[in-house]
Amino acid sequence: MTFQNELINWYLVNKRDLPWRHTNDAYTIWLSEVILQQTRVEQGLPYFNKFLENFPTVTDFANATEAKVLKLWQGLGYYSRGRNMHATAQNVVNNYRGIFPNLHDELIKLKGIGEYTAAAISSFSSGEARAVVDGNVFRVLSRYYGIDTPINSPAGKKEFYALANELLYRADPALYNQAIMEFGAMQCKPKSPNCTICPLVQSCYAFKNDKVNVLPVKTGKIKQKHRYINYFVCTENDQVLVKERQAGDIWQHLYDFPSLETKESIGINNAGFLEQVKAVFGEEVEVTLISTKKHLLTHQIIHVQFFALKNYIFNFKKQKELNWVSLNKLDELPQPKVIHDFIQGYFYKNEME
DNA sequence: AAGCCGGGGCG
DNA sequence: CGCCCAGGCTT
Repeated sequence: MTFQNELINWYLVNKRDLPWRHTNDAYTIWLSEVILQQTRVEQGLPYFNKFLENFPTVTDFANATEAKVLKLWQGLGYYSRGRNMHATAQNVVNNYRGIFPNLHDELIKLKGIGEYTAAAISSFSSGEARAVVDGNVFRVLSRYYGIDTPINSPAGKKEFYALANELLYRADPALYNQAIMEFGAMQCKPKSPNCTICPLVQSCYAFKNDKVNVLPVKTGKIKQKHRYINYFVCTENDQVLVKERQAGDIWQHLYDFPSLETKESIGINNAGFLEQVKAVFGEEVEVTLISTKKHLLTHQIIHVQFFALKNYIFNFKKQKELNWVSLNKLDELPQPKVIHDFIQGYFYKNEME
């Protein structure tokens, strides 16, 4: 039996029942595909349901505020996906009569849709013959055919795309694309795949040559940078001072608090730090540490400290991104997870118990 | 070509 | 702790 038929047969027996597999609506598939970028199915599934419920059509999506979109996206990470989706929804309403494109060459023009997502939406929605190449496909092809070209190099991308399109089962591209991705996710897993029950084991290069654990090859390693962000929680009656994060850094357009970033770990008894705090909040300011947290991102290790302030003064006019928000509206704002967790524990502790 | 962008799960 | 996840955008 062919490689393609083995995969499809395996898929028909072992596939999970996932909601986006019951439709060929391009908008719905777009929702699922963008949510699932760099995201596990189990993590993305509740977000897919939430978005479809809040935005049944692309017009509903386009008419929402960006803050609403980011609030629904909160906790999922890579927030530019949400902002790009919002822009694309408005683009589709304005320039495509609200009809979501389902052909590769149109899809690839849209913000937030790259080669993978254009192939996925077009094949699943219109049946167009475009091979998907995601992390699963890289892994399956690399192991089965023994390809050690780094998957994160341009040469690797080219090579794997060429092979994937050559292998594409043209009688049913959508079925084959689903099959190879599901096979990668469930059977040919990154860690400890169960090769003894694999239908392709007899012809698998990696298994034959004991290279399952070294394929696929990926070059370079991510350098993580340490950052030390000190947040100041200013409250006034039932109001709290929040800050909208701007472009050029993490968590763009999400909300946190006014802060001072330092080069290294400091405490409030650090003279230089206290000096900086007084420069911003006045000589009379009283600072007390509330809590500390280490927050991990792909490229950054963020050491976060939360401080409560009393007797502070502040020049608001210099900081247009700052706003007072009442506590009962605070949870409507999109927040990074580390901020959301802090707020839940600090302001809404009683409601949690 | 390399860097940047989150958060979670698993060995 | 390191790696990976239905990647894409910017420089």
